[in-house]
Amino acid sequence: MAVTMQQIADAVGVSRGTVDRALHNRGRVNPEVAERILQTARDMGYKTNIIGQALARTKRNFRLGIILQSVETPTMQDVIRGIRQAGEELRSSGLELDLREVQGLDLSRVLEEIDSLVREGVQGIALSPTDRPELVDRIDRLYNLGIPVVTLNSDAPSSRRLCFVGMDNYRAGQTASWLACQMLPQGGKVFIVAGHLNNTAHANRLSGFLDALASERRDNIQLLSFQPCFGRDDYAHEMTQHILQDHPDLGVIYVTSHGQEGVCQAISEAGLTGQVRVIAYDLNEPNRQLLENGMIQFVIDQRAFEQGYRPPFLLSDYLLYDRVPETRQLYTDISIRTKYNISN
Amino acid sequence: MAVTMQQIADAVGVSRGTVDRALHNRGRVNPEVAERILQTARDMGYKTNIIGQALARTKRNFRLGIILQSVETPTMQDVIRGIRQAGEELRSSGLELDLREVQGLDLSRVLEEIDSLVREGVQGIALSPTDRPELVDRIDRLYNLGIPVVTLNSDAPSSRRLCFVGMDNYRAGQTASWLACQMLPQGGKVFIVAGHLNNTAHANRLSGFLDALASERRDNIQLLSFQPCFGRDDYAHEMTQHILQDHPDLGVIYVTSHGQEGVCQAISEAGLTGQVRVIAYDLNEPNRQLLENGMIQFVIDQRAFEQGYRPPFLLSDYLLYDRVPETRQLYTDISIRTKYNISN
DNA sequence: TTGAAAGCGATACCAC
DNA sequence: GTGGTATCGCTTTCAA
Repeated sequence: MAVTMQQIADAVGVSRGTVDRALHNRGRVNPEVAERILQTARDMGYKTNIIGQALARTKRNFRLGIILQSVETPTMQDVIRGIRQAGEELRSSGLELDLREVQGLDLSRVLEEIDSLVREGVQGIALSPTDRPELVDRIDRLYNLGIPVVTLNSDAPSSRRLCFVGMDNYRAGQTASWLACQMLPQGGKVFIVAGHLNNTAHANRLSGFLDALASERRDNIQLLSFQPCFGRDDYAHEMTQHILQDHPDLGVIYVTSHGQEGVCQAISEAGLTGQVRVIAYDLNEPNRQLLENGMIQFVIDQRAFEQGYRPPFLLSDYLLYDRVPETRQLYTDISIRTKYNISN
Repeated sequence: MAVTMQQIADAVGVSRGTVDRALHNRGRVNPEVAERILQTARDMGYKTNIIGQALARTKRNFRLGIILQSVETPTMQDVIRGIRQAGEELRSSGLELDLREVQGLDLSRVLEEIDSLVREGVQGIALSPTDRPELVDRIDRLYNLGIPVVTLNSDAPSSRRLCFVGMDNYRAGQTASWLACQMLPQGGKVFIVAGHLNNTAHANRLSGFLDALASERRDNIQLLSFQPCFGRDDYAHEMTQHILQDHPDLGVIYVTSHGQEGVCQAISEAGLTGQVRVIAYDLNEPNRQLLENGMIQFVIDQRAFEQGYRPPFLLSDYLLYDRVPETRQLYTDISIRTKYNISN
């Protein structure tokens, strides 16, 4: 059996209480005694028993608030599943989660929910923000109140958030670029269907793609001019129809956010399935189908479940055990899915 | 706060001991009372507090044995890291891990270590087996002794093991095939560098590849005749040299196990880097380098760390909480790595 | 068949 | 500064 605090106490000839205070330097202990305790703890190879610690700390009772935007999207539904899972697992530790779901992007709703959660006395908040000054301000105010904030899925990097959990969209874009390059050994034409241009995530997926293409020096790959489709399948459909008319020899279409269903439909209608190949984002149900049917060749997934699952744990680690995340951005895996490795 | 056994006891008017026995049907409780307890537990929404449970169960003390073969390989080193990590985390639960490292494949050593562990009284064993009758027999004998066995990395499917943690090599082969197909839109030549033909894992990576190629009906892809390289880089090097002489227009080389360093060297010497592209297995240090240098285009990783990390938890769940894994094979993620998404 | 009580390991409060 | 003790939720043993 592992070493306990009691054993250290016995060895040094003090009480557990003193050992506890020394080990966690809570003060109120004679420096010499503390030194002796620390030394014997090291000698005996003491490591805190996290289960005992966890149990003792359930006495403190915590409430965490979570605010999600765009909950109507499949991705956010996966995030929610992750949150619920975390909620169940953390209930044992005396944590309670309060989830607020916001349809679409709605800054004022988010601000309201923050205030509401604070009024109800939550000790930590996780949210999917937009990087707007008002929200950044509010996060900083929460920081001053001693309420840690974790951003998820999207970030507010200029704020005093504890950390961010989500995809490194720039690297995801680079990865997509690599896939496109590998798909076009003899070169060819690439069409990009962009999302909202003012959305940071989509913009990063785009610039990562372009930068990697440039640094791979693939000048036999031709980029066709592109417009954003604003995540709308009907726009994407129409854009693709036109592009296919002008360029029936198109090689790859890169969809930086939504719109892949419209794209695939247009390809299918033109009888070019498998010929014109598609790289898209997020392994959700519709995309699973499109992968299996051979309409999409690669999906880059951002691990939405994990984006919901981790933040509550980060907050509880911070609040219960004073543990700060190692990095201020915890990037989820950039996971490449094909029809043959769909499941995780 | 969540409902506790004490609260149920108070509500029903019995003691916690009785509630405990009823909830976990340990017997020795009046059926009617038991029924009443179960009912109120449901009504009050009781869920067992795993922390309390875990703490109470640390009184029982368990030892688990782990036997790994081919520990000299980078993959197994990752497995070992996973095991050590699990060991640290489980020490709190009163679990102790006893790791036995075997160089190369050595059936008799494995059998010896099993016996040695049993003599020393371990309650569960994890091992990387070869599917040989003697070992299968031994695993079945352990089963009869009530000692659960988890296989990892490689499997012994015909044995009475509790479950297997590792890659679905057939699907990994299919995935590799898909990558090769996507890399050769106009068709081209594929050369396969196989490992040991009598190794199930390698054989499955091969047949998955061939089957997927067939089912994708890519008859413009030509498979060159191949020999095994037995995981030796010098053989792989020579084979590749010859193939490149005969087929300078070679498109893709698929390396089913080791040998990729020899392959890459030959490609590099022929000045065909990036021209002749490589799909290989396992994200270890050498392969990371080769990815970054553009010598290998895709690595399919089997999550070796996880293969070490999970089995001790599976055994402890089984022994401490009577939880049986949902499936008899827990396949690790088939993870596709490129130079741009190397880190997990 | 049931209850009471002693742990598991750590924390925190209250006396001294 | 320090020790004693109640407590967290559950398991397990021992009497009754």
